[in-house]
Amino acid sequence: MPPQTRRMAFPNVVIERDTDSEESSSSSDEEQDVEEEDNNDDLEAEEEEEVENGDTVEEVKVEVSAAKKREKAPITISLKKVCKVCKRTGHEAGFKGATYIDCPMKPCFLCKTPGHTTMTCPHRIATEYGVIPAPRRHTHNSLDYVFERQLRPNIPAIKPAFVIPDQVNCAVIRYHSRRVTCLEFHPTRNNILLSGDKKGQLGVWDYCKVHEKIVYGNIHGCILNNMKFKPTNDGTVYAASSDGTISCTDLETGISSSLMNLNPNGWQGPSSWRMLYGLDVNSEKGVVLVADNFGYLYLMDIRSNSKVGETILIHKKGSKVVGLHCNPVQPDLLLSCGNDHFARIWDMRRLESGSSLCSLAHRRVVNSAYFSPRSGSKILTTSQDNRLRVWDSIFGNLGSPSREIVHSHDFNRHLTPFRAEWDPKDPSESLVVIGRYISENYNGAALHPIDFIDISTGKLVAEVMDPNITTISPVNKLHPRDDVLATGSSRSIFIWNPKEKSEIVQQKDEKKIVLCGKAEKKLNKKFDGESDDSDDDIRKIKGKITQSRKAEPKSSRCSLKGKR
DNA sequence: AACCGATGATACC
DNA sequence: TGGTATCCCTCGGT
Repeated sequence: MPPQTRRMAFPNVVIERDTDSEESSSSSDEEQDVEEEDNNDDLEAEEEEEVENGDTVEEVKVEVSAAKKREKAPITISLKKVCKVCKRTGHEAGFKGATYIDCPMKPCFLCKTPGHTTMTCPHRIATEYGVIPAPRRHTHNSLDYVFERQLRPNIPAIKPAFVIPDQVNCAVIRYHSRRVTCLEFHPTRNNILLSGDKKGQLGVWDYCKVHEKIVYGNIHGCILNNMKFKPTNDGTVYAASSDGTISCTDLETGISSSLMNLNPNGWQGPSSWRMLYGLDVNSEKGVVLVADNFGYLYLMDIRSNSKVGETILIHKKGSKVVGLHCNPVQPDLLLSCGNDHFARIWDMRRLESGSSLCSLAHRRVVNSAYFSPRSGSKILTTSQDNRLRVWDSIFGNLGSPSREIVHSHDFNRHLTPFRAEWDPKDPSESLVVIGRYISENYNGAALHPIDFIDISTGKLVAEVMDPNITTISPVNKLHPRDDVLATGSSRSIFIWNPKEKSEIVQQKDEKKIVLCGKAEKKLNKKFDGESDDSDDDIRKIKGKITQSRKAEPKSSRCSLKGKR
């Protein structure tokens, strides 16, 4: 039966929109509605669905009058504004301009505690509030003291001033065709940045010669999860991918060989397809370590490209091992983390299932776990429970973290998981960078800053943002020697310098923003005839980008006492 | 401007 | 233990 015929026979429908004045007692109405809907016949139910499809923001309620049994009786439909999160009336969640209003019925989006929203969250207002102080327990044994004495001289007592790269110096907009998943600075060539993406492509970019950028597309079939340079040849990089292979790529030629393929028989269904996530290189032992989505660790010999030892279950069977990190000082120590909510410390000399030296419990998935870059004696983890965890000494009591720092870095399946990264230049091993999930209203623009946190206190040292970065920046890396921050935000890559330095660079050749692929074509089309938009005419293009934005803060900012 | 879709962790059965 | 509904400040496309 065609719908028109049905509608013809249907009683008159009166649509009633509620005004801004909200009815406070809607619960009794709702109950009534439900009862009545239950009594409705099929036709009425279908009609309701049709109207709902036409407007998803406003919930449709069908109120049938007492005389509804007669087919031609009038029906009143009221379109009441409901919260898109909890579907209740009386409030609305979502953006009001550039400010996001949380649903009050849900736990706080930042700290996950019920009873308040992000707006009133104590962790947002006082940035140190979420820090749980380190319990001062003394459970060292004599061996610990020996180790600690060896390591302690590396850590100066006085913290130097932090240098924050807070100005975008250059960028490639839409560098990748899918979102960026990882970044890696070249270990010796200062201006070379490597980037991996969700498609499995590998970018090589000389950000001082902004236009010298390459994307190698034939290395992996899907997500490039982690990469690391070969210690004996810094023109070569290893990468672990969800296609189940480890690649070894020459950066000059892009020629890649496969060290390992966990899916030699191709796709046999999701229950058997193995993906590689965690990857690190242990140069002392000459092995590449990788871990898969079923909880297993694999070791490959660098020289022979052959597998070393047995495959070892290091996390809960069937769970993803997302991170591996070798201790920079003690080559025998390995740190792993994964979806079983644990980070684990292992002794490389005795790698067996269940033989971890320590299991660090988390409340949610652990996105990353890193030893500190200089002494290797601290541990920093990023967990999906919106908390950074710090263990001040691996030789101390590891039963509970020294500090938990509440920070917005929620999991979202459409985003690369956030990972807090150490500043390798900070001798005090306390400066850490991590992107922020929740936005802040900056002069009418909702921007997601990148946070610098002092993990020894939990303080937010700086939040940096740029009006050209409107997307969340989950991937960040600090340069091993220079005061440079690299950011992967969606498909774009940004290079930041400290303000003073940026200005010197920019005086010479202005801020360089390069557009790639469709972004470039689109912009050229939009402003066709105005100029030829050659690659060198970056300033004009940049101007056009900012012109085409609705709301725009005046310049990129770095505030020292922002909210988190 | 309003959809659409991709597709990860998790709670619950 | 496995299948599925739900989560719901994404992003880029049409």
